[in-house]
Amino acid sequence: MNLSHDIEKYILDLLDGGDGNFISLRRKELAEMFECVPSQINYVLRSRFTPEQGYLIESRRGEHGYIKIFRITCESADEKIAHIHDIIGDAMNLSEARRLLEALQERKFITARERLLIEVALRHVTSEGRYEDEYEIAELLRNMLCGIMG
Amino acid sequence: MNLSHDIEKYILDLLDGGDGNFISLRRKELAEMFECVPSQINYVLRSRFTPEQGYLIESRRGEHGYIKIFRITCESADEKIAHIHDIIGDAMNLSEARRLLEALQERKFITARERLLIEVALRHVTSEGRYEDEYEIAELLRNMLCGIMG
DNA sequence: CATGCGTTGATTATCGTTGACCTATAAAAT
DNA sequence: ATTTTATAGGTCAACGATAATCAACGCATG
Repeated sequence: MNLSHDIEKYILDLLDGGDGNFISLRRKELAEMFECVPSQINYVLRSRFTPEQGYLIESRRGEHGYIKIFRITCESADEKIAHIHDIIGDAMNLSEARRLLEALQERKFITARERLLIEVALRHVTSEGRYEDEYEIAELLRNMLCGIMG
Repeated sequence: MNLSHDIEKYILDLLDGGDGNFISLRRKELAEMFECVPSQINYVLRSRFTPEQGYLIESRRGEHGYIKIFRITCESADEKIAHIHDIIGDAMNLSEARRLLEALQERKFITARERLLIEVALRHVTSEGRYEDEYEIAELLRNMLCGIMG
């Protein structure tokens, strides 16, 4: 399809083939392999391996520099993501959000601590003079849940 | 991997092997052991044995000089919360925040999923035209981390 | 023909290493 | 008691090797 797509596929294959839940890369080497500028790798990571999509990136510069890509979500289930989108919709108020979180914890999809983290984040974006924006609540909730439930 | 990494491992082994929560060393001896410049030791301490990574350094110059490295142990929830307050302070930028989360996961204060949830929340409050507010980042981090430690 | 994704490269920032120079402490000399 | 000396650790800047950022440009798609 295009370069970014190929690099994405290559990284996904590495993740699937590896024995752990992360891989380690040299940005420079990968760029040489795909005959592109190194910053192209950053673009792929920024657009396709975000926390919202279930990935965490760690990197170091200098000699022996590296980029590590962690896959947090075990099963890559598009249906699950679609399901979360369905449940949340594009707007949700705080009470609805809290009920959803309670239900998710009840069904063991999230832990008590994870539920607490999400509630704190929701409280943060709806406090301090900010009005309760049901679209923002839905977006944040979707991003957080999709990230860990994939 | 590299020299700094080897020195780090050596110090960690000493800490694990010792009977207390600290060790004492001579900078010069360690430098001789690793055949490097003494200031290399300072670099390792500055980059890998910081409070956010769970360590405190105490040293003395002159004859009978030494460097002591203390491992911060947070037994109770209250200690954890106080410690987190200390290392976050009242302002933090995004890179610092991410480094902190990496360290906290390494120290088993949070899980990978929890780290991801926090990263998503941080991205949310710093995106979409919002400027990066270091006070808001610190506040959100404190609220989320203290929330689940309590 | 505008919008947004993808591509590129110039510039900036960070990591690990090294060494020159600075400061503090204890013991010895006076 | 004060000064001197030896001995320890601290700070900082420079360097080479990476990686990150940012803005301009290309190109396809609606």
